[in-house]
Amino acid sequence: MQKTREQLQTIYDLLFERFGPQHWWPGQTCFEIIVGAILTQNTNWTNVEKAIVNLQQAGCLEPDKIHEIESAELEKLIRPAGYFRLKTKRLKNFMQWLFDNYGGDLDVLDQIETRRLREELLRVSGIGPETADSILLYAFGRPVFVVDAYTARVAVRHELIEPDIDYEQLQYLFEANLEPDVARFNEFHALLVCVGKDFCKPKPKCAGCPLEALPHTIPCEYD
DNA sequence: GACCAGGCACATC
DNA sequence: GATGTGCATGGT
Repeated sequence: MQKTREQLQTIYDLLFERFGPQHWWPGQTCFEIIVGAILTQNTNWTNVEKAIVNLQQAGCLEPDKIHEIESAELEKLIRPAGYFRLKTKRLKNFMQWLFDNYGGDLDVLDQIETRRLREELLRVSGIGPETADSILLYAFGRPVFVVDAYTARVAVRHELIEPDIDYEQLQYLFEANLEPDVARFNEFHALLVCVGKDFCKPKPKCAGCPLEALPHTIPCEYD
């Protein structure tokens, strides 16, 4: 266990040294972060940004606007983010839940205890573990570690976990070995996305990777 | 043209 | 319970 803590610390230090502070989440308001978390599912962030700009320009970046807008209109606005029919349903599902239970007021959500809020978010169709945890950490500042495909790749490649681990186990690896520090969780996840974008892809590119010197088992096609 | 992107729900075995 | 598939745009 002590070794795992040291490995995580080393990974964090190397990534921070290379990439610096990431200032996540790239969104202005709590609501914008929630919308972004849904729109970025399996989607490049640059595409999400286009959709968010469309929503801003249409004056739709507020819960009641998304709740009331026609689905066909919402589809047009978020089209650049891909899966636009699916994500329109997911945004509508979230708003339905928010208005049915909390009067559309995000400040009320902020009063809910973290574990219960997570369970409630997961009951909304279209919000899975990663989206729920992104909302908890980045929109509501709760000490929840967000894991994603990049996190899994880095952890597997550097022998922290077995390949067939599930989401909750991977999350536990980080939460059990790090202090529950919101700022640190924020930065660590963002840094893992950084190294994932540049190096820890399905076809890994390890040459020049800040983690290249650490033990890793997966062969790198471009080395 | 192929591959990839900050998942998730649902069908099928 | 594990595995496969649909969802869609845009950048490299």
